Formats: sequence, structure tokens, C-alpha cells
Amino acid sequence: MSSEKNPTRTRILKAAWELLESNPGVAARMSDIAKKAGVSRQALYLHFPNRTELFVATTKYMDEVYCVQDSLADSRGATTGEARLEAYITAWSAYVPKIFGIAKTLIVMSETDEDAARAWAERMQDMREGCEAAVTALARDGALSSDYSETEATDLLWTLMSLQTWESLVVKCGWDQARYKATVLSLARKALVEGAE
Amino acid sequence: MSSEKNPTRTRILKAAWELLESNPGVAARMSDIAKKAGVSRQALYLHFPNRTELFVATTKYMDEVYCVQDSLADSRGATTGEARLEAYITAWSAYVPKIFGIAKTLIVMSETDEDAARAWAERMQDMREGCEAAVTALARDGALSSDYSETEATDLLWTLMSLQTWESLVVKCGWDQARYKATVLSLARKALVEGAE
DNA sequence: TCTTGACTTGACACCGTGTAAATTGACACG
DNA sequence: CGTGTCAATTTACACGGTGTCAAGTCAAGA
Repeated sequence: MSSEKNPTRTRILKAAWELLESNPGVAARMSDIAKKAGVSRQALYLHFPNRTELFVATTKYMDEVYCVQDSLADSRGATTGEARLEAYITAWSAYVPKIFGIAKTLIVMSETDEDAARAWAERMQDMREGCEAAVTALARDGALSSDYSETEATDLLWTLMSLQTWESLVVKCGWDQARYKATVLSLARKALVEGAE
Repeated sequence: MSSEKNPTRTRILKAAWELLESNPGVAARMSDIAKKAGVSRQALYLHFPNRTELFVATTKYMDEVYCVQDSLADSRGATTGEARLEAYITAWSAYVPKIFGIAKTLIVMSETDEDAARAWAERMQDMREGCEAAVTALARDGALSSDYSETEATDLLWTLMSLQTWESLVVKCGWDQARYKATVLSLARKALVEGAE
């Protein structure tokens, strides 16, 4: 939608996206983004009130491009709780590497910037709801481990699936995506599914 | 040792410590630290070449105060691999909350500061060696799960025990320390120990 | 032709880090 | 007693990055 509406705005968003993706965490400067977009630095402030809001808008733009809702919603089709758990972990695993660059930047900024913190927390809340749904489905099946309450199980799953865990295994330890996914899934099963091997 | 040697230097270190502990991640400014230490901002530069080095020195000062080596070394006394795993997780669990404030700051700084990144990576390397030792002990006992190579098992344990995992469960989800420790231990056992329930 | 809106240029204020120079005050040594 | 030295102070400034402001350009459209 916004692609048609406002060409330079999307040009800026794409520039920000590429920069954040190519070196995650290292917050790109406004002048870098402007240069990449072929636009003056001040033009950025015509479209976004400040740096943080530009980055937040970039994440929203990405969600739009990759129809996030659709891909994460797939897990809702699963019948059993265990199938749902697997479907959700699979969908999320595919999503994480795409958003890592910008997400990492937002996480780092969260430490000093209130708006960034709120924006990021909101996204993580959405993700948490998916975890919660999987846990609830497990509980409904009577398959949830007695070691954890539903809330604790959600906390744990949410932590296992966090960007930080992905970063640790994939980026820092050099695991490939398939190994990562299989391990998180296995860990989640062993911890949360009653009687799992 | 340094406590005797150089009073103002340690006063600065203590001030930095307190500030970093009270609001983790939000990198305290030099002027804040100076004010807290009751010293001019410029005096800081007489003792430390720059902000990063001041923070790195603060972590070393903390290690000195809490004899880290001693407490982490306890796990070496354990006979079986499983006992060693438990001892190491126990020791580390007790240590994490103490260093969290400053560690978080260093992690955030790592994204933009080369020196901070190196200093932090070095500390994490030390921690990793402890994980590796526990995994090796498990393998020696023939108790290491066949799902993972020794390297992978070390990666996984290292990730489970990372500050990020602690932060997610304890800070963001509000778990208490005992619950955190029990869960990480249980997770590590289920994942890494062959035939663990 | 006149207007409007998007964008540009150039200048500037603000903040935080790091550097530099000149000054004060205490203490030790001959 | 003066002298040197060392720690710390004050004041000032350069630099880089964000965000603001004012004035000017330029093309499209009524």
C-alpha cells in the first residue's frame, strides 16, 4: 500500500532496512540512511519525527512486505497441541533471520530510548501470545508437563524462542538454521510435553 | 589491593558500579559518575583512558571484590559429570544477578564499541570453558546425550546459561532466582544427559 | 501566472566524549 | 625554607551526531 502512496518515504524505509540488515545492532546514522536513499538528511525529518520512529516504521514496513500475520497464523490450523507447538516454532524460526538486523537495533536502542522500548515490547507481546496459544492447546490435550504452570510454560517457551537465543546459537556459535530449529523444538518438547523423551 | 593503593580511583569505580547496577543497560554518563564519586569529570580521565576502559575496569574490580574464580572453581571438585554440571550451574546462577547491571551495559556497548566487545567476549569465553569442562566430564562418564556433539552440547549449555536467558526469565518474566536455577538445570539435564527423564 | 507541496541547502543549538592548558594545594626532600 | 612533584581542579575547546529552522528551488496543477 505505502509503496504506491509515497515513493520517497518507501525509498527511505528500504534504505534503512538494508543498512540495518547489513550490520545489525550498529545503529545506522541518519546521514547514512539519507545518502543510501539518495535524499538529503533533512528530508528524513519530513517523513519521520525522529530516528526511533523511522526505525519503528521500518519494522512495520517489513511486516507489511512479509505478511507476518499470515505466516504465523498457520499454526492455528494445527489440531493437537503438539502439532501447534511445532508449527509455531517452525514459522517463527523462518521469520527470525529476516527480522534480526532491525530487531537487534531496536533491542539495543531500547536500553536508552523509551519509544523504542515500547515498540519492541509490543512486538514481543504479540509473539508471546502465540506461545501462550500453543501452551494452552497443550494443556487442553492434557499434554502439558506438570512441572510448569501455564504461565511458566509460556515464559519458558517465549525465552527459548527469543531473538537472543537465536543469536547465541546461530550467530555466535555458527549453527545452521535447521539445527537451531530442531534443537529448540526438541528442548521445548522435552521441557513442556508430559512424558516426552 | 587497589582499595588501599588508590582511594579516588576506587571511589570512581564504586560510583560507576552503583550507577550501572541501579539502571542496567542505560550507560551512565561520565559526568554522572564524576558527580556520584564527588570528583570532577576530568579527573576520571586521569585514571582511565576513556569510558569503555572505565567500565571494563569496573568489571575487574567487581571480580576482585567477589572472588569469582574461587566460587566458579568449586565445580571442579565434583566427581561425576552430572554433579559437575549441577555445581557449575549453581555457582553461575548465584553470580549472574550480581554482575547483571554492568554486564548488560557492556553487552549494549559491544554493539558499537570494539573494545567493549573484546572485553565482554573474553569474559564469556571464560564462562564457556566452564561449560565445556562440564560437558567433557559428562562425555567421560558416557552420560552425554547422543543428540549432540561435545561442541554442540557446549554451545547449548552456554546459551541456556547466558545472561540473556537469565534476563528473560528473571527480569522480564519475574521469576525468582530459585525457580530460574531449577529450570535451567532441569532443561540442561533433559537436553544433555543421556536417558534423563 | 500564481500557488502549493516536496525537497534542498546551509546554518545552528544541544549534548556527550575526549583533549589541552593553566592553576591550586599538599607533601616530601634537600 | 624553598623547591619540585603529583593529584586534582577549572576552564576552554574540538568533534560527531541529533534535531530544528529559515530560505530557496523546482515541477505540477488550477
